[in-house]
Parts: sequence; C-alpha cells; structure tokens
Amino acid sequence: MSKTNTAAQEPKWVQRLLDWYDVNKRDLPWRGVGDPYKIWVSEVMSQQTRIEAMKPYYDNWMQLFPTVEALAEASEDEVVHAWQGLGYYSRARNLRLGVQEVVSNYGGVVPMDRKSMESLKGVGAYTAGAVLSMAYNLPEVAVDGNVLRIYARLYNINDDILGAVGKKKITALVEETLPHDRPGDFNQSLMDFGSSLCIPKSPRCSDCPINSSCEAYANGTTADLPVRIKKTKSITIPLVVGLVQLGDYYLLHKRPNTGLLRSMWEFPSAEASDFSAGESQLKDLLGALGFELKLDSTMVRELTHVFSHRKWEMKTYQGTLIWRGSDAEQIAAIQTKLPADYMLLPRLEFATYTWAGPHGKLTELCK
DNA sequence: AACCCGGGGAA
DNA sequence: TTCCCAGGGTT
Repeated sequence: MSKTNTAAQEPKWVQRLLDWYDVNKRDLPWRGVGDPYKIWVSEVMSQQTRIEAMKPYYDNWMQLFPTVEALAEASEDEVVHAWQGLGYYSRARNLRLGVQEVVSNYGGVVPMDRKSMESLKGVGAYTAGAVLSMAYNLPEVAVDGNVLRIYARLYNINDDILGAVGKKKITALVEETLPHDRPGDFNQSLMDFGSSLCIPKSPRCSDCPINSSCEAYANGTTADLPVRIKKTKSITIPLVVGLVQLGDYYLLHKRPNTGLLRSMWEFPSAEASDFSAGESQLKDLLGALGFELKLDSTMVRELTHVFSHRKWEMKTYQGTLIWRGSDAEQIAAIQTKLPADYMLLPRLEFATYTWAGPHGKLTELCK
C-alpha cells in the first residue's frame, strides 16, 4: 500500500498533469470499462511493447478469450498462437496460468490486493499496481519505464533507473506524489504523458504542461536523463536453413520446450555460415531421421533477425527428401517413425501452427 | 545483480 | 545501426 499524502503536500504538477490527461488522454479499448481482466490483458500485452503494436492483438484476444473463464479453458497452444508475432511468449503462457489461478482460487474474481495480485503468474509489481489502480481505483503505484524516465527528469535523479537504487528511490517518490482521489487516472496520465511529450529522446519540453516543475528542465539536463546502463552486446549466429520437401510435405522441427522461441516450429537448420558446411550438417541431422537429402545450392532467401541478445544470420536453401524405408511407405507411416519434435506438413496447413519468429517469414517461399 | 526472453518503430 | 518500449522469471 502506498503512503498517504495530504493535499498540502501534493506537488503542483500532479493536478496539472491530471488536467492535461483529462483533455489529451488516448481512447483505448480497455479504458473506462472497469473490467480488471481486460486491463490485465492490456497491461501484459503492453510490456516492452508499444501500444500501436499490441492493439490488433488485444482486439483479437478479446474475441477469442473474452472472459477469465474462456482463457482459463484455452490450451497453451491456442494462447501462444494468438500471441504469435508479439514476442516474449512467456507473457502469454503466464497470463493463462495466472488467470487459471484466479478461476480456481479466487472464484474468477481478480484479487483486490497487491499481495494476492503479485502472487499470480506473470504479475509483478508494475502490473499489480496498474490493474489495482485502474480497475479498482486503489491507491497503488505502477512504476514502469515511463514513470522512471519522467520522475528521473522531474526530480533530477542521476541514479541508473535500471538498477535497484534508482528504481527504489523513484518508487518512493511516486508513492509520495500519488493522488489518492484519482490513482488510476494518475498512473495512466503518466503513460500518455511519457509516450507523447516526455519521450526518451528529444522530449518536447516546450509543449510540456509541467515544465515549470521539472528540475531537469530548469537545469538543462533533460537530454542526459534518465541514466541507463548499457546493455551487453548481442552475439551473431550464422544459420543455414533448409526448406526440404517429401512430395508436397515439408519437414518441420519443433524447438525444445526451454530457451529461445520454445516449443515453436521451424524449418530444419544448422549453425553454419556457408552452404557446404550447412549442407553437411543437415545431411547428418536428417540422415539420422531416415532421410536422404538433396539440397539445392541456390540460396532462396538471406535474412537477418535480431533478438535482444542474439542475432541470426540465416541463409535459406530448398531441398528434397528421399525416405530410406521401403518404397511403399506412405506419409502417415513415415510420420509415425519420426521423433515427436519432427513432422511432415503440407503448406496449406502452415497457418495452423506457431512459427519460431523469422521462420514464419520463410513460409511464403513454400508452395 | 545478471541474464534471459521478441519484435518493431523511430531516429 | 542503436535505442527502447505499459516487465517478469530464473539463477
């Protein structure tokens, strides 16, 4: 629970920001509805994701899973498939698990206290505060990247906002300044303010309704704040990818259920930077499954895909497979002899499956 | 505290 | 290219 604050202690900028919000707030589908489930979904979808990017996913999600019960009953595959393309897929898996907890342990009602909220899968300090303040108008702070940036400037805080010290310092400040009559609106006003005016680079200070309260603006340090520690560099991984067919069927591989892009489908690939090295590895790989591989040396697509800490440099080739078993064996029979993480699939059924990031873009090369 | 987990828009 | 976004989980 946040500290109490009196009207006398409330900084002048708080009411000015609320006034600005009343005029300039964005019209978003989960706002003004008072539905904690909708707000919860929107918050999780928005994590590390811009609003414009997640909007269509949100609309689709609500069609598929309109209530906590609907989501709780959905399979993990359905849920991750609906998340396909958004990234950070653990968010989808954890959201489903969290909602299942609500249905089984809270009678389907999203809890109204921070401790219970934060005990739910995928719900941390931020999401708990956001849902509680926006859905139930409880005086809880929701400290996200926007809030860290805004307060670092308003109060000229030089600590690294990604570190524990800076984050703790700012959270204390937000608790002191949170207006208890409109906590939900206040938290949302910070989001809208941070995404339109107090933006990371080149903040639009001349248009800012609270620049007279901003210490960084007064000191001329808005360009230097907030302080963020630089991230570690990403490593580059060269990959040779094979779009390999047995008749009308493509051979696909399901990634392990741990690590990057877990449990998603991809085309067979090898960690190699040139055709011959990749061809050799793929022949070994598919040979162990019982296939003979003929790979065409003409590259059909070169694709670079950047993750947070990794970069895939993918070279894609087409090829055909020959089953080493008896000539009479049909696809279905061969299928039963493959390991569980491999399958043969016709192109028309591709849309049914969840693709591992950039592999989804390669499906357009298949016929 | 450090690292892992996606994807995309903007400069 | 680099930055960074309505973060949370794991080790």
